[in-house]
Amino acid sequence: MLKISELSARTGLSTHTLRYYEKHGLISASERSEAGYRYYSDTDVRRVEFVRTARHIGFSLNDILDLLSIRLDKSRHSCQEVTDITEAKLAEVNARIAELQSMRQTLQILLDSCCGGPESATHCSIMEALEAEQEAEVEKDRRLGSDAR
Amino acid sequence: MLKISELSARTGLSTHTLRYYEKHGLISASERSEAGYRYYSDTDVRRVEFVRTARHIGFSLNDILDLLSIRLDKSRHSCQEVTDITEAKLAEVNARIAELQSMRQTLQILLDSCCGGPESATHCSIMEALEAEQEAEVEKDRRLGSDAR
DNA sequence: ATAAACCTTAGAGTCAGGTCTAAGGTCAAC
DNA sequence: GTTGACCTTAGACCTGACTCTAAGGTTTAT
Ligand SMILES: [Zn+2]
Ligand SMILES: [Zn+2]
Ligand SMILES: [Zn+2]
Ligand SMILES: [Zn+2]
Repeated sequence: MLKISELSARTGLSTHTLRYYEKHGLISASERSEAGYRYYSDTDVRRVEFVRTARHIGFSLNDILDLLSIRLDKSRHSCQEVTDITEAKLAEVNARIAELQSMRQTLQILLDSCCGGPESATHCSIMEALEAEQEAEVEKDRRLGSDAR
Repeated sequence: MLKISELSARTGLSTHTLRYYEKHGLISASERSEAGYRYYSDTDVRRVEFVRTARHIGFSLNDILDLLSIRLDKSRHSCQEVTDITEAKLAEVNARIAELQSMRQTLQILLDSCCGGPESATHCSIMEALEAEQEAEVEKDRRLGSDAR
């Protein structure tokens, strides 16, 4: 049986975070001392490590709640339920990557258009692009060949 | 001179957001009626549109504060200051993309390993990977050939 | 003159995932 | 038998960018 600070040392999660996870139903300590001290069994520890691993991969705490309820009784759940959660996460990640790649493209075009030199920004094409209505997007489309889409 | 709801209609930013931007020093109305109603001049409108365009590209409100102070007196600022901000943003975006791509890779490996079928999750390799200490990462490294890095 | 549609402010709430504090109780070692 | 390290709780605070509410004041059209 580990005390919370020992579990913290072992998992790398702060005691604050462990209590936070408990409050949100992700983990628990199977025993408490008379004074209320949390004591974690091996089973508790494995659950915490499951949460930490899932969190590290990028699952949200809500995703992890779903995964944990499957974990609690695997025989009553299917592989498909697991892949559904995983695929939903992958779709989120892909959507976010696409947004960021669009941002990157725009930023790169802006950088390519600016001299970046030490002289006055009165002629700066980045500033001009930000002034102009949707100009950056238009320029981006032109460069990428929007009609090839 | 536009009233706030007219500016809202024109820019697509809510009146709440416009007031929020004002409170944070991004924009302002150059006139107020006796009762305190905001009235926006063409110059004000262009500033709001600048903010909206920069926001749309992905700059944070703090980035935009910096860009606005350059915009206010371009002759006292250089192209380099502008590219510094833009490059910093690009670096942030690239870092975030790298994180997400790592997540994507892990999720894809998990999905590849699981049958995704309707039978019991007792044998589910995704669940196993989440149970096992760092196993997913190890598997990922193996597949990608970590020694080739 | 009155109703609808607008405007004002300060301040609270939202999301996620923590992070920290205050005020106090407990336990081990010396 | 007391120091110091640990533990407990409820609840406040943080980031960022909004979003909304309450309670009231103004404008415009009829
Ligand atoms: Zn230049
Ligand atoms: Zn420039
Ligand atoms: Zn299966
Ligand atoms: Zn499976």
